[in-house]
Amino acid sequence: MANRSDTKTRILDAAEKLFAERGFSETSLRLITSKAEVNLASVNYHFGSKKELIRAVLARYLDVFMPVASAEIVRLQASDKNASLNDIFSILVEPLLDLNKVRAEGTSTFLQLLGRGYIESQGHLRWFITTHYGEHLDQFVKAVADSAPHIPPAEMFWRLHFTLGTVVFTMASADALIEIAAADFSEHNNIETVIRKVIPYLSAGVSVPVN
Amino acid sequence: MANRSDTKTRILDAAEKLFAERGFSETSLRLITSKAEVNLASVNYHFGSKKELIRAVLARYLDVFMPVASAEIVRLQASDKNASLNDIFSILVEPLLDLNKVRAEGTSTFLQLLGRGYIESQGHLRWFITTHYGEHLDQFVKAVADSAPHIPPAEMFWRLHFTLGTVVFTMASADALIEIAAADFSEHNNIETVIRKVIPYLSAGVSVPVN
DNA sequence: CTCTATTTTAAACACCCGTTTAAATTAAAC
DNA sequence: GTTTAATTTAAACGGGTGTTTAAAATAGAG
Repeated sequence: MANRSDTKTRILDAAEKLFAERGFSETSLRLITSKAEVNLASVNYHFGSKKELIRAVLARYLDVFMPVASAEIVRLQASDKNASLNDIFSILVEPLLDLNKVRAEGTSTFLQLLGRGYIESQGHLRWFITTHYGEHLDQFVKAVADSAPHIPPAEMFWRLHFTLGTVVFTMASADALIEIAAADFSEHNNIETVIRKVIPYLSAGVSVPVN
Repeated sequence: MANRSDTKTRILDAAEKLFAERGFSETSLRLITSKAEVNLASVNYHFGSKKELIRAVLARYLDVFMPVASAEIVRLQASDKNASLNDIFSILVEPLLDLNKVRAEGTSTFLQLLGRGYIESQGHLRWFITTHYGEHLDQFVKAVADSAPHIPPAEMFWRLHFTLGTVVFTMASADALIEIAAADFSEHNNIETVIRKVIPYLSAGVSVPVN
């Protein structure tokens, strides 16, 4: 067996950067392989298809993030039965920032990929995420619902999707927004400060009494 | 001069439907012209390019919506100097729903197009909207800021973008969400009920006190 | 009716895409 | 060192894209 990891990793590293920056369908395999300095055909050799490469890029982050986030929520619920929405959202910040230890710019890249993933390609990515990480997602949804018991389940469904939209859109365009905020308000943000800004916004929206 | 309007309108009608459903880059000119039952080359003849067609599709709605929405906000601010955020967001509902009088499914189509527009094609659409409708947008931003004077401008910048994300993402995937809500909660929504659900969420998030 | 300008049409152009093939190369096993 | 398996490579395949061209058809003006 030859040195399998190197080419594969080079492809994943180049792909995740380009996918996060430009989106999946706007990033061609030829661009990825030229940045990675590997042959075009090696993507299909190692991953089978572009779709599977996309899934592999996301899985590399989700496999790290999801179990940690899940464990943190379990821990929070065990230690504080009346955890607030702010507490629940906030407990995800550290696992998110820890992705910077996995790879440089890991947090920002992961969140942007997640945004792109939900915005583009209705089919296979949603399916991939819900079937592979559904239990973790359910647990998160349940934790949020328990923290806002005055919101009926159907209303909570909508509010969680509003929340998803806020996060996904903000993260997908975070780089541009951070630049504009710096130019217009001399306010120098990074992904962490943006995450900390969005949490109160989300908590307030999710928990606002219905009528 | 020949019957110029028919082909042009057929293209716009087919294009806006397909763009709203599938996004801009996922919709080919060949698909549009076959649905519109016109020749492929007529798009370039009447609009110049695909980009200009996209702008024309959006302009047809924005030209109706923006002046009306603007006038309503002026009217509200004149009649009630202490209009709440809910009031401001709510005053946009009627102009939005009036788009159903312009064309069938007008409201839903317009909002989905707006969502697609902000998600895709970073460059030309943002530029087009801000340069052509910038005054109306500024007025709206100012009205919101006046209604939440306790939020500093830089913070308001971020919250308005969170809001944009919520709206854009929700509207771009509204059809799918309405279906899921019907299946999972036997709750039968349409674009109007979704708009009315999202407004309190947005108002709460935008006005929540910082720290 | 005739002439001119506008519009429609079929065809081709030039380019980019993901994927496949088969040969060349490299690494591992014996 | 030879054989076998894994990997890399260059090239081509088949298909889709937006756009352009030049001829045909249509409509309006004199």
